[in-house]
Amino acid sequence: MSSDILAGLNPEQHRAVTAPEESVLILAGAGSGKTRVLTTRIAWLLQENLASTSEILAVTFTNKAAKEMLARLEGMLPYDLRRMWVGTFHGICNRILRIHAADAGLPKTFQILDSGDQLSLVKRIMRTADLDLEKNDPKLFQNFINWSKENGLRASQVTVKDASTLKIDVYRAYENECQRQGVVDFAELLLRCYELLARSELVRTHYLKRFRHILVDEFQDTNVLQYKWLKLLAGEGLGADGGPLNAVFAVGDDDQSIYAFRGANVGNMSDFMRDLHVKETIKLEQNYRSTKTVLDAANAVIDNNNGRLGKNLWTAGVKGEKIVVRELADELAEAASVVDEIRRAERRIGPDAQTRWRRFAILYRTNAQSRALEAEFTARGVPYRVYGGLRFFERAEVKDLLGYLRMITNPWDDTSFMRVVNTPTRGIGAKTLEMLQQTAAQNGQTLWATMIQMGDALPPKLCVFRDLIFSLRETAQNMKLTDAVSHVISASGLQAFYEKDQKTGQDRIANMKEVITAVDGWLRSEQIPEDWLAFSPVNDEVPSPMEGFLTQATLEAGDKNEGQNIDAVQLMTVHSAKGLEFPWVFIVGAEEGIFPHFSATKSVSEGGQGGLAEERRLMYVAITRAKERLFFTHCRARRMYGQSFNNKLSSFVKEIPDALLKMESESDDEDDYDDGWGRFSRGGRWEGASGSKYGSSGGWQRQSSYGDKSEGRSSGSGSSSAGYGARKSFAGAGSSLAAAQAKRAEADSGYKTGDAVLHDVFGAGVVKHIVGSGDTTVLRIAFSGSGTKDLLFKIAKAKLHHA
DNA sequence: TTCGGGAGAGTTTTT
DNA sequence: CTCTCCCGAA
Repeated sequence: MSSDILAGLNPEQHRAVTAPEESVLILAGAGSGKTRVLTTRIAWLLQENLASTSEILAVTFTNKAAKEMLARLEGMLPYDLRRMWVGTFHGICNRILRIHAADAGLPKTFQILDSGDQLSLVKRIMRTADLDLEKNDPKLFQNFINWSKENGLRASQVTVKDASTLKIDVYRAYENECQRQGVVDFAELLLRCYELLARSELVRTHYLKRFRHILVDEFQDTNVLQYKWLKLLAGEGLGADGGPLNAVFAVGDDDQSIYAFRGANVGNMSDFMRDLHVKETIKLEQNYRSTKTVLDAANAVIDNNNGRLGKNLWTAGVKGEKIVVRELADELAEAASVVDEIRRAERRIGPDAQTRWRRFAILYRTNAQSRALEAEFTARGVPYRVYGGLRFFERAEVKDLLGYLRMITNPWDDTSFMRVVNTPTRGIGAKTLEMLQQTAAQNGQTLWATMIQMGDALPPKLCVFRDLIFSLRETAQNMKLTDAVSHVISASGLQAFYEKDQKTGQDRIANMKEVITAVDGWLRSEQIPEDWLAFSPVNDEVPSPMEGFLTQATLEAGDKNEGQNIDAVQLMTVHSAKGLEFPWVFIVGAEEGIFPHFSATKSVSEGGQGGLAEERRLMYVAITRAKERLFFTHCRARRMYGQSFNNKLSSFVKEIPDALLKMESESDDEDDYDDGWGRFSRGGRWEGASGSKYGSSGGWQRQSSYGDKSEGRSSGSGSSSAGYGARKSFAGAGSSLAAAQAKRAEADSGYKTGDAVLHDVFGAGVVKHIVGSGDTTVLRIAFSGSGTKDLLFKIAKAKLHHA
């Protein structure tokens, strides 16, 4: 019976999965089957009847990880898993707080502030207190508040030693204000839940009895508060021999701790062993992902860190090819060389439809580095996808809509009030609002409450707003939620407001409509936990779908994984690459000052443990993403912030044994290769197929500016930002051929070099170059007002006209 | 209310 | 170099 789920596990994995029902620490190296062990452990507990589904709590950091775990379990077991709690720390805490809102001192309609909302609230409080926001950076105050909460400290508990009295005062005012408005920030979810469990024996006992098995993923990323919360749920000291009552199965890798900068405390791993009486730690050291060469490199680098728990990855796999370290002239040549390498490899591998481009990943230390790469990918017609950026529920128009929905649920939420009171514009200016805010501050009331109390004294324009909210509330109450949202989109005036916007209006309205789809999805999946019914038998106490949806929108903020399946080269920061793997990995900017980042190398006092060790772990994460091939690139000169830097090769690369490396610099690069797209020459310069079109003189890539992103990328409602550059279809070199191709491109587009044009967005301009053909024609246009841009004709044509 | 200029900053990121 | 933020003018 259990044999099938245990089949194929190596001895250590088997030992971890079938460990006794006590607290264990699993040290799981990169690519050692961590997620598999975690899910199989749960499956095993259920199959062996050691636990029922309701006795299991599985905690992760990201929604993605939670979803993956649940999906895998559903594939493994024929059980109904609805009684099992699988979620993020924040999601689980939210769930508990919703069930016990009254006990936790929260209104049942409490709303969650995201980081942006939190910052605006902090700013508003600081302005009310007449603080100079120039001298006092609100972001620092926000960080201080979050730092305090993540360390379990209320304003009353922070000592002057930790912060200025000013900061503590603002923190206190912020606490009061959140309480008055019935809103909580992310850190508050955890702190409030922790305090609830600590204070209320009734609540604590319920969950202590319930969750006999707690499983934690990425344990090395837990902060102080999360760890305290876990210990409380584990029933630290309540079990036999002073051990915990419940069993905590913690999986982590100290070498992959890369979030100390946001409060993660690796020390939790050793504290855990002591506090929860862990008898043994199980190390998963067999790597199933990378070649021996890649693994040896990773081990060599991480070996330079002190105070590791100790672990050495090994593989039974092949040795694999050497790691290429390539020196380039500058970041443009770097981008060109990467794209070039990818094109050649892609050609060798052949057009395997599914993973033709997806097998390649480019990892960088900072987001700014994606620029040159994106320009090159666009110009070369290679499909790519950049991770990161705005998520769906963070878009302005979506937040506007959510603001109205939140006003319906909880009108005392000042942040939402301020967001929508004059969006769309209804003539409520700064002066009116200042008056309202002042009155509110004097009376210690929320804006909404103040407005209601003012009655006839309320300025007429605010009356309009007040009545609008009242009417929306009333109408929404008698409607299905999806209809209510639809109604709000039009009745709020948002639709009309955005319809006036020529450029982005239609996209924005489409995004708002997409919210209706999201609500529909939510209604289908929503379920009320049985704990809710146990504690709140009164029907009235059950959460409204609206609250549930708004909560989910804030906690999940939209799926960044959307579009993950498109076949495109993946561009992302090393941080976002954690947990992923790719056949081919390029680590660009392997330079001293970039990776390791200069800010990590300077001060040791700031990060506590010294920033360099974390940078090294970051490099360890980067290297271990590669399955087959790994490339480092570095530049002799790199332009950043408008200056040129001459960085040395990253010291981390120097920590890799020479035997594993193949060093290449452009002067070594004897045999030029030409794939028909141009060549990578001794000079390190990219020389275009024609020798002039994309030559170093043209600066084709350099000119491709930010503005063309919106043109070049699909602008769907999702958060994925896929880019398909011009896919040129011609091959071969030679200037006469190139000239012929240029002609053909001109014929395809109906424009020719020198034409004066008018673009709906960028205004007047002159066509400078045309390349490609058919769907893949790219026009370079010098706009008089917006600079020079490279536009994919297929997309730009709707907005482009002859002048 | 919106636009434009000027100043300042400029790792990494989930919830 | 570019983006963001804030302030002042139309």
